[in-house]
Amino acid sequence: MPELPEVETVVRGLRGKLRRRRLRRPEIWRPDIIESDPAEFERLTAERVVLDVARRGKWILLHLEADLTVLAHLRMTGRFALVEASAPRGTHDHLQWPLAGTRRALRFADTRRFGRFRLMNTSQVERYLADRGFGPEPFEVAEAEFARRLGQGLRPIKSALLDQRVVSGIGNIYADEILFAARIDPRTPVRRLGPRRRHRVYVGMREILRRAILAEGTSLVNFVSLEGRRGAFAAELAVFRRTGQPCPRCGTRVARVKLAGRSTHFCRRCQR
DNA sequence: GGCCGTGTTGTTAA
DNA sequence: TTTAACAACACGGC
Repeated sequence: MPELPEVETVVRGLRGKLRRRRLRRPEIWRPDIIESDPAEFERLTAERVVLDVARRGKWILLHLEADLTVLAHLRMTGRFALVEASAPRGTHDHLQWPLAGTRRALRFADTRRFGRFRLMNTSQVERYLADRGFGPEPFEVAEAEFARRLGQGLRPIKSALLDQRVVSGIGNIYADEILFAARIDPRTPVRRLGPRRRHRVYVGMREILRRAILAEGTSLVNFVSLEGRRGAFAAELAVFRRTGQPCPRCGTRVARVKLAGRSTHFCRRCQR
């Protein structure tokens, strides 16, 4: 569920609540969600001050003292909340850090348990991501670079947008919305996209993501911000999960197909 | 009760 | 090299 706009919403919430606060020793109820050594994770994050909270694609970065950074990925159903540290552990609560000087704790819950944590030196984060081919931020990449990174292959443009090595942060919802904004059929092989249509994808990407961040993301089933608010972008969706409903531009019924194993929504008339 | 689908990503196979 | 399939897991809906 959480893509770049939802993660950005969470990060902004966390930044306001955590910056300059000290984490107590974490209570790790499900060590298997920690990809680095859990014992070390527990020991090294204990009693550290949070310097800042940042985002890279869909990754959340908790920058701590002593050149330490916690990388957190929500995957599909992960969520953070600030709760009373003594509140009973829910079925899907997997870890928490009590906060020094308060009764509260930063708690992580995840029904499907796909979410992951990892601790590393702050100075190694960019290297770690780069080694995995992680692409640039949509708001930082230059247009020419973006157009080049889409490549010349046969794969559909939607698959390229979902590929975090092209740009980081786009998932199924925003890929569909971006291609509607760009008026391009999601099945179009990238090699058939010339400069004009690549330009439209670039503009659409920035426009949709900007508006979605402004709306604090999209909530269809799960997503809530740190304050428990649902994202308002659900009301602005043009095609996603609107199969059979009229296209906002021309009134044609929104079509749904399977692409790269994912539900894909588009207007057959507006998107070519 | 069983099957299908779900917004992510890493690994494996083709 | 590139891309498709699948697994990780839990739940709701039919």
